[in-house]
Amino acid sequence: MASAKRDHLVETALKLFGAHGFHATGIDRILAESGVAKMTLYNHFRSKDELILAVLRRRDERFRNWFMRAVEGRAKSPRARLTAIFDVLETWFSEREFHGCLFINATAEFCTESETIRASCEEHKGLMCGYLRKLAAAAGARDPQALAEGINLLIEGAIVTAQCTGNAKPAKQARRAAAILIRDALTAEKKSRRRA
Amino acid sequence: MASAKRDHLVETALKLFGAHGFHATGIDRILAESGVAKMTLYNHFRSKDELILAVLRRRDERFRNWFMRAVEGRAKSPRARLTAIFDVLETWFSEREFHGCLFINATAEFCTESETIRASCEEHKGLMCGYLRKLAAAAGARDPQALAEGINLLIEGAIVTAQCTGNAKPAKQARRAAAILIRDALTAEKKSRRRA
DNA sequence: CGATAAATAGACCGATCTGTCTGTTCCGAA
DNA sequence: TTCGGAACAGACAGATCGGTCTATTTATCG
Repeated sequence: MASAKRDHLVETALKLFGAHGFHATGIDRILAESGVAKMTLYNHFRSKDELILAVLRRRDERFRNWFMRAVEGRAKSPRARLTAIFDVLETWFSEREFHGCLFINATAEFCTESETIRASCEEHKGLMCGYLRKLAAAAGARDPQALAEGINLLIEGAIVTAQCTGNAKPAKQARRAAAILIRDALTAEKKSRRRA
Repeated sequence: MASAKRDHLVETALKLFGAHGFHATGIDRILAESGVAKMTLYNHFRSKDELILAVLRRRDERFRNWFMRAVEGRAKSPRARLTAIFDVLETWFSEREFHGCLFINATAEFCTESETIRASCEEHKGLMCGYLRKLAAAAGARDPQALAEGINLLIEGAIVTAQCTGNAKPAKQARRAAAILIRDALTAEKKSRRRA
């Protein structure tokens, strides 16, 4: 099932889809780059769309794994980990091969066209947000869900802004904003929020 | 110069590029939908890329205009306007024809391929952020630049999350987070931020 | 060794892509 | 009324798209 050829195809497609987009990357280019025969591809995948789904599945698994390990390697306490998230983002944005979030890009290209691809993107985002909620709860946030949602929006915003401007500064901007949200969510006064 | 045919082409392309993406929308489809002859298109635009640039220019102008008017129509004080931003976003996300931010989508498809298109997207984002900075300064924020950046990230994050999940809730999430940032930025204590 | 499955190269298909070209029609202004 | 520019329809070019098919080679394993 997990053929080496299949693996290599997914890996090559992952790189090319990320760098050039999905529609702009033809099957022939993936085959040329990977050195695999066309029939081998269509033996493993029914269509280009199915290859795309396999790529998204692999990316989801790998990215979440890398991200959580990186965050947890940088800080021990849940609260420190919440801000470490943005240091991890900064190193991601600084990679030479950074091309934004593959799921955001896929959503941009397929939101109307392919329901299954859109659902795959939504699932990835949901899993990421779930991790944030876990961290927020462990940190003792007053409203873990709300804090996770706020941090999630900052993350997504930082990703697209970094992609658009081509530099890693949005990670620092997001960290600063996140610090304010975190401090607010962790203040001892559990009663209803102060009106300003 | 501003031919009616040219106008109609840009308008039709704007609609189709937004709904289906740039690569996925062929020239022929734009021509069929607009009822314009091919030679008329290539009389007004050198290439598809040039049409895309014209579409982005029009979208930038129209969107910023609509956005600022909507914000300023909803609230009078600069501070109230900062939060009204997210009510405006919510109505945008709720439109039946909402397909995310055209510039984010263009970045996803052309970031590597076309430097001019990427620059056009960066310019739009810069102008939007400039408007936020103006509002933040007028509201008396301690650090208008920082507040504008934070709000900007929340906006971008809300846009992509709304597009991905297909509902308008991220606008409410972003408003809640923004309220915390705004309150923090407007607190009287001007001295260095409290450690928690 | 021999059998079987997997991978190979590459021709081929019809559709579609961007962009060019021709020849005709329309319409407004001199 | 005549003239000129703009828009028209649509054929056409050359490339590329996703996908199919055949015939051959390679590798694995009893």
